[in-house]
Amino acid sequence: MAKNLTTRSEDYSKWYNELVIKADLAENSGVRGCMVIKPYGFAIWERMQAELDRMFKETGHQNAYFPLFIPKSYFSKEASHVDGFAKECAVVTHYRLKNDENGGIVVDEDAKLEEELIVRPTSETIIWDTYRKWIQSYRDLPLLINQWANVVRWEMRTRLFLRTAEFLWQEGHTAHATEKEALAEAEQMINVYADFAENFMAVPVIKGFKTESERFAGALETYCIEALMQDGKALQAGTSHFLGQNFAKAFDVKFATKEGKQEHVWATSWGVSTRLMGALIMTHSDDNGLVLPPNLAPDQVVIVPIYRSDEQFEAVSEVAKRLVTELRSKGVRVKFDNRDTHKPGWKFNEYELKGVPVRIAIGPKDVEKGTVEIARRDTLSKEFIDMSSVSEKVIALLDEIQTNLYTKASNFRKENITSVESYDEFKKVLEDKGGFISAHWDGTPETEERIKKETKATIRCIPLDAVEELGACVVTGKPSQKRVLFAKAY
RNA sequence: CGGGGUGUAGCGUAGCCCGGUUAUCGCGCCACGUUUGGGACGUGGAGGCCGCAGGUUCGAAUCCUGCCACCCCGACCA
Repeated sequence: MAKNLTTRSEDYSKWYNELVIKADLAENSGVRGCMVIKPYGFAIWERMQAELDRMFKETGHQNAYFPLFIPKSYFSKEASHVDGFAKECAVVTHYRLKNDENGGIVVDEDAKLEEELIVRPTSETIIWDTYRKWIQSYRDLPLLINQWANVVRWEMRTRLFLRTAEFLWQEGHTAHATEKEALAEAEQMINVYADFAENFMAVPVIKGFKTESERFAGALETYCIEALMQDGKALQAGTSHFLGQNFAKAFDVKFATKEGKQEHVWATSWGVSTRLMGALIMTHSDDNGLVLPPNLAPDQVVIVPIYRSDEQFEAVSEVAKRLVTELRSKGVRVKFDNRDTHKPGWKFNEYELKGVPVRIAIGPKDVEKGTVEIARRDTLSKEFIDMSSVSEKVIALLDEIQTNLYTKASNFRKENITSVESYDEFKKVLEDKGGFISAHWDGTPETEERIKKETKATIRCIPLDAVEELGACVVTGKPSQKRVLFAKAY
């Protein structure tokens, strides 16, 4: 069989890029650092959106939409926030073009904006400016809003899905009457993300806190979920921030309490992006292409007809269509690929490359014997089963594949979390094995920075479930209460 | 923004060092025929501002200069 991709061991970056492009997910657009998401890739993103949106609504949130452009002055209100984003903002300075003497198009210098507009790198500022108008009383709280949007960050180096100049995401922004409630919200949302990652994407994640230096600009606490990719590098898959009263104070958002006092509200923000697509790809895919977990796959099952004559096609189609109806009635997303422009072998390869979890082939022999051939993407195994038990089998199989993918990824991660007791061991494991390194750290930004400089590894998180354990920092030997997770990261 | 690399048909490429007919090959595309249970085969065909702009030369894909884009490694970051 013709190989679809470079093998992962040859060059992981190249393999990833080829996979994204060949599986028809996305491509470089030719516009600086921006990608085109192709229909198939977008269908997967839409599945993510649908499930996340449902989960947000189940936890009491509503969707809204705020402007793409943010006046520059809004940015000067929260100092640490602007420090975090100033270096990577696209700025709109003019509003008109004109023809020049040579018939070309130039920016009309007369059409300069009085105040520049920033293309949002995130929406905290404009949303908090709006919240000031929306919030007056404790009766207006909590305000639980999510926005699905695109944002732009002028990154130096970009990579399909993982770091593009423009990306799609959702950003939740909530306002609460009390600190406790806001903290609970931030924690709730990191749990929602973890639930989504593990149960829909079949991507095991570690929930934790970011260290001060890795925290979101303007946040008092950043919760995150960290996943481990097949090349041993970590990927931050989602974050949820407790913002304290920083934004409320910067944008003067106050409410009247029951007692009639004026107080600043407490805030959170949380987001996941198209980066999740990168996590999905790098967690499950193999050298035959993408592998999609059934809960997320736009098509869970594809039916490929096999035939020579028109009569055979008719006979096979009839069986296939009945099966489609039956599976759909049971909530299975199924596609019957009746194109006569491609041959079965070609289709088999295409759906393998695209990661469709279950493939059913029906040919004349099957029609005769009352069977179908059923193949699963995760193990690449095939079997013939009786027509009468197909839908039952498919439903069980989808469940099994979902579980299998999670288990596989989870075992891989388990094998790649290494506890180390010394800095030498730390460096050796990082070099030879990669993955997460669980180690004691003295809690200082200086040590964190030193490790980053010397090894390229960063503290991915302080796990929420870290056990209290007295130890000594691997670098300085100073006392430490618990282990943190280090890794090289995307 | 620093260091390295690459730009030749939709994709992948040969040719470049050492300038010289009509720019090589594979995949894909189109037509016809035979095929169709793991990317079919045959025959014929279409498709190129050789990244862009200058320069050197009788002559440039090839040499020189500038620019642009992309990739990899840093710094920055979801």
